[in-house]
Amino acid sequence: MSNRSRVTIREVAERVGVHPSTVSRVLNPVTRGRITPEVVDKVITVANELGYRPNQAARGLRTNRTSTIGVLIPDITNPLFPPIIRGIEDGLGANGYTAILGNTDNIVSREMDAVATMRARQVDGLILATARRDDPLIAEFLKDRLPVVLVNRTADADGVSSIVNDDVLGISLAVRHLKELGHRRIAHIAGPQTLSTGNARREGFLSVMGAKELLSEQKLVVETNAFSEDEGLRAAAQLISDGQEFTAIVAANDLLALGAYEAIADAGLSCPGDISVTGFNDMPFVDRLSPPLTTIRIPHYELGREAARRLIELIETPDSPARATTLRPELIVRGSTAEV
Amino acid sequence: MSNRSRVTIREVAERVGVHPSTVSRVLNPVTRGRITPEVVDKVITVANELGYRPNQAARGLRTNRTSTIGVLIPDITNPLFPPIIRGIEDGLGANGYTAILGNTDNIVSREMDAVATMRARQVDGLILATARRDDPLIAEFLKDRLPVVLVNRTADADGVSSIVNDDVLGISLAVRHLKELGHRRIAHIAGPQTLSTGNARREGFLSVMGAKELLSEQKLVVETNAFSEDEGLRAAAQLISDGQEFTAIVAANDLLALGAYEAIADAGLSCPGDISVTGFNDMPFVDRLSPPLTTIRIPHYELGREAARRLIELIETPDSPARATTLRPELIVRGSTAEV
DNA sequence: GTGAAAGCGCTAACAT
DNA sequence: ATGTTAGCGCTTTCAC
Repeated sequence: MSNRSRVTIREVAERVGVHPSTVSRVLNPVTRGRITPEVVDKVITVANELGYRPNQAARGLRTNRTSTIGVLIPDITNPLFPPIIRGIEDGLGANGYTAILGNTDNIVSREMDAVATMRARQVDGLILATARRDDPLIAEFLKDRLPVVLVNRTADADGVSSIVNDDVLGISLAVRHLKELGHRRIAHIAGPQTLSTGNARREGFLSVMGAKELLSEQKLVVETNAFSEDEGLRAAAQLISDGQEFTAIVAANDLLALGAYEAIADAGLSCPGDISVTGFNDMPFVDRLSPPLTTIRIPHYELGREAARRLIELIETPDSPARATTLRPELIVRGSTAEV
Repeated sequence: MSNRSRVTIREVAERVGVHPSTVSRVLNPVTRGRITPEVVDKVITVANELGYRPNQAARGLRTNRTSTIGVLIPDITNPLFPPIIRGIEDGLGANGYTAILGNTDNIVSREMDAVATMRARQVDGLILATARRDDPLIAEFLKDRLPVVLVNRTADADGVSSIVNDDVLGISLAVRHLKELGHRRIAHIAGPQTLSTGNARREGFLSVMGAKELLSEQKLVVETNAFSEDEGLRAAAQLISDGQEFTAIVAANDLLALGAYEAIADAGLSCPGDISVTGFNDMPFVDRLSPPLTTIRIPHYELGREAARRLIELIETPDSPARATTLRPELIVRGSTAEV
């Protein structure tokens, strides 16, 4: 037995000459008021002297609350997620909560494992950045009355709170920008339709392009099955080799746009000279590419922080209603878009 | 009281008709052998039926081990750290451990807070990616016999285990590459000397440049006080405006190199035409810059995974000796270096 | 091979 | 305003 965290509430009590529960009351801000100021002082002094540190595990066992929440993300090395996580941690930390993270790689079995671990650790709630539109986990959490907030991606199910970017607005910002530059035939590299982001951006694209153009544009929408550079390359290459006429590509995210850059170069064309390209996310360093990428900036940090706040609200006010919140994205014009 | 994790070992025991301790023994792989196979089967069946989930907090209270470890990093949004964290989590997860993260922003008070939180949560050990060379926390942990492993950065103190990149080798790889290209007057943008990475890379640079050249080169080493783009810009601008003759810059990391890119452009010079530049880290997307950055690749993921393994070893074999491990970096030649 | 009993450190009735 | 008591869910001696 090492001496880390050896000193308990009882030892403090003995040293001060009071009962352990008195010490407990002093240490809890809510109950501190009921104790004589001098006793409060003495307890605090002695606790500090002894290096007392409350044992969260013991407290959690008693109170049935751990102040720990679980966060499921696809992969922390995807540059999209660090700012979201940072936002979550800052939002939680300010309220005494701590996060445990699980990387799922979008693999269902890993997701199950991560959830099992988190529930064994008695998390008070969960934040999911991994939601698929038809995610089965969500129903399970709702049934068990385990507080959940979805972040970044939402799901089709209702009754669940979510904090996401306004994808439709974001796409319309990109399309309107291109239209102002004179573009008329605009292609879309759509993300996976199983994810709310991929789906909403595609729907947004179709809707903002307008009914008149819609029919003629349908060949100009290519779906991908992952938000990856490879898939962007494949989709853009297909668009080009199809012989479709278009002067711009709205990609459903930055990685897809990067793939489009490659396809354009491979075809001996230039961006933005021949084809303008827009991305989505404003990942780090896309301002340093050549050409610098015109894209839609999502307030990732704020997304995370809001998700944390919402979850805490849900935990501390169990019957607060589910709400779907969208945050406003912003158009960032750089060098990958030009006049026709 | 919600019904999450309501089912306890006692309920399982009652349903099966055995004593709770029997259920506990079945559920613990080590003691399972002492129980009759049929009883084992029945207990497992009923536990699954009831959706039993062991309560880690209760177990931890009893065993004085939480299988949780704390990870201190400067800032998760710095692209250096996600792969390290991912390596840590993968290394821990394979052994039933879970990480809690703390972002310190290199601010001492935040570091203290994070450590306090983690210790209150009874972490079994700590991984620090935040170590300064003279870090005072390390002595504290050693005194308390709390297992610690340093990752990425090490400290001057001994008696502490660390997993770091071989900085001296990395720098010598960069310098030798430049020498092979014919460069003789090579400048160094050094990182903060309070960090082992900044210090070791600077020492490595001076040593590999050789005694003969050393004297004449001293004006060619500029120190910075942060591994940031701004500091890189400032240092490179100073080098250029000083009127020093040099044909190449070895930057102590990629962000400093990015700053150097800017300074070179600001001065109306070109990279690699007038000045070759090397970085350190091989961050995501530095292959997409113009010019693509020649840099030293650090096996970040492996650093993290090794750190996790080492920590578990330390936790499970308390008297295992401290070891300092270095992993080999690799030169990645791209377009920012050219013949003189 | 299994049951009984105690206790990890804390909090929350309930008492005074 | 403070002490008493019990117990959160689990593991671990100690019996038998």
